Amino acid sequence: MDLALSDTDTSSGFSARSDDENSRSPCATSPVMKKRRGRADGGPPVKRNRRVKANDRERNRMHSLNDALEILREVLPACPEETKMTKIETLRFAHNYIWALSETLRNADLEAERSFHRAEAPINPGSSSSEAWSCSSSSSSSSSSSSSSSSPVYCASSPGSPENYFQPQDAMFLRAFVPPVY
DNA sequence: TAGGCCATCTGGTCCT
DNA sequence: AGGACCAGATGGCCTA
Repeated sequence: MDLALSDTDTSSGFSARSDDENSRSPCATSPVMKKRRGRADGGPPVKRNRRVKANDRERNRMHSLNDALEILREVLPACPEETKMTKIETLRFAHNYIWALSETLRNADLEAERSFHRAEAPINPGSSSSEAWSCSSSSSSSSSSSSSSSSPVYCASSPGSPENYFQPQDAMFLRAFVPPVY
């Protein structure tokens, strides 16, 4: 009835997912039970029992967080033989990847619109309006506004100029974005 | 050996 | 009351 929450077993609680986590964490030959702090006796049994259950939940919570991170890693473009990204790297990379993709979309839209206007007004090619449009659009698309407007403030420094990131499928290149973001 | 990364434990706080 | 979330502490493993 007590789920065998004896002191040892408890926090060792072992928990669902020993398999996955074992392979993942270098220091987990036996899943949990790595360290224990606090009172040696664990305090009053009732309290101790609650603590043990809370530990178990916390462990599972962190495991699910790690699972989500792992799924994120799989979605991100990275070479399989490459060393596994750390947690912080994964998050930063994901952030920059999303940013790069949205920029790519944005530029594609701009380009489509531009070609649409070009096709629409071939009759008076020298019209100032069309030139003004193309000029403004191209300038706004390529440089300052694009990078600064859509990218989050803390990202502004990282991804570099938009002209550079145009190969979102290039894992190595995108990975170069990783370090500087905050 | 120092530093980075990680898993776990723990107590506090907030929410249901 | 109990669960979820969080941040600090601790210690193990790995690499430069």
